[in-house]
Amino acid sequence: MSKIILHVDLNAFFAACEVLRNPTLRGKPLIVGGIGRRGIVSTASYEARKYGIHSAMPTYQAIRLCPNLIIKEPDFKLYHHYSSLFFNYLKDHVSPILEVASIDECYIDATEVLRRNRDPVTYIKNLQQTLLKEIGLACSIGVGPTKFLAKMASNYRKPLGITIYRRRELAKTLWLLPINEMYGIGKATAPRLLKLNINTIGDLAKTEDPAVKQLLGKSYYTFKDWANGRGSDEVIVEEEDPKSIGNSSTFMFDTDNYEEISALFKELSNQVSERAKREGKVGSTIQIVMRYYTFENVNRSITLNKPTNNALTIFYEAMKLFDRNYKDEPLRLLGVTLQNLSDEGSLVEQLSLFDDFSEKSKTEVIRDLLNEEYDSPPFIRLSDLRKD
DNA sequence: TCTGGGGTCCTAGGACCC
DNA sequence: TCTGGGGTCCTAGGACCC
Repeated sequence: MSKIILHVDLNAFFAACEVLRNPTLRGKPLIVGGIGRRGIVSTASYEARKYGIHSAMPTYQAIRLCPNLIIKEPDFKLYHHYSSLFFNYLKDHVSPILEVASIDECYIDATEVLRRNRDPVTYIKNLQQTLLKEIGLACSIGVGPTKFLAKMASNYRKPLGITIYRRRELAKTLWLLPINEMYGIGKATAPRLLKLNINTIGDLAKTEDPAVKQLLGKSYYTFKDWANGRGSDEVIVEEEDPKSIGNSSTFMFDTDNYEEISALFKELSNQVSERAKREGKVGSTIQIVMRYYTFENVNRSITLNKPTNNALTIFYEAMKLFDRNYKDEPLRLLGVTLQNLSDEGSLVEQLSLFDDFSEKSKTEVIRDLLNEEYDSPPFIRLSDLRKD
């Protein structure tokens, strides 16, 4: 028996939150995004979209399109607040079988509610209207037998759309869409599929071309399943447990200045450390990313013997990675990420080493543990970290 | 004045172990 | 009489999504 999955997607969410905080913004062209010279649009209100403004567009371009554009810098505390209200409302009023997909979208297994409802479409329309009235947020709702179909359906009509994708109707609905609109197919893969004569989702659903299989690798089967209505229908209720914690920042102007670069690494390391501590996480791998002025990205990482969330340890390792790998060219962006996360509490378990049959004395074990950790690293002078 | 910042997942090669 | 075949971990790069 098929399930009934809903995908609920908030429309222009960040902009909508700004309007809720300040109702005088309603009906005006508004964006949430960076204000600096390298800022980009994160979310545009529907009024701003009429000017041709869209997300990922440089802010200065948006202003050129609409000189009286209102610009707000992102406030994630505000967005998380409304996001929680939204999820909790759905858990309480539709079903607790809810999977958070991102800050502004989720899947719900609504099989039960809708099966015993005589008029499911009206139920969903009412849900949409109630969310708008009670919380003040507009959403699009997609309905389908799998998560993929529900996701594609919610995307079909915005804002305030309701779309249903039924398996038996795919040939005259989903399959007609261009291949670049398929979830999981981005700007690198779409052109390559077009070259192989895969122009629509239907083409992909039906193809047996080995060249397509070669191009998509393991994902070939996943995508074909999705397109044929055979994808996953498991809505996974779980606490979000981050797999990595990272911060990155773009310089106002590209730079090769060592003081500027190390100062940013220091700041990023502090941010990562603070977030990891707040989440109660430690990580054993420290990764840096260097984006050069050419947009070339270089990642370097190191795995330590012992996980950490100590700011100085992260900074020290980040600088070592940088020194070993930097080619003396202007940088655009730097990033620091902590990976291979585990719970901070599990650090304590390492003390159970004492209970084991170690031939080392306790003092030796303790000494080794201390040596592996940089919790009191050597004092670092910038000059010590320089290559020459 | 082109192009943010937060992530996840996949691939592929090499080291290392048995 | 050239050098098997796994499994796992680490590292680097890239695609994709919101």
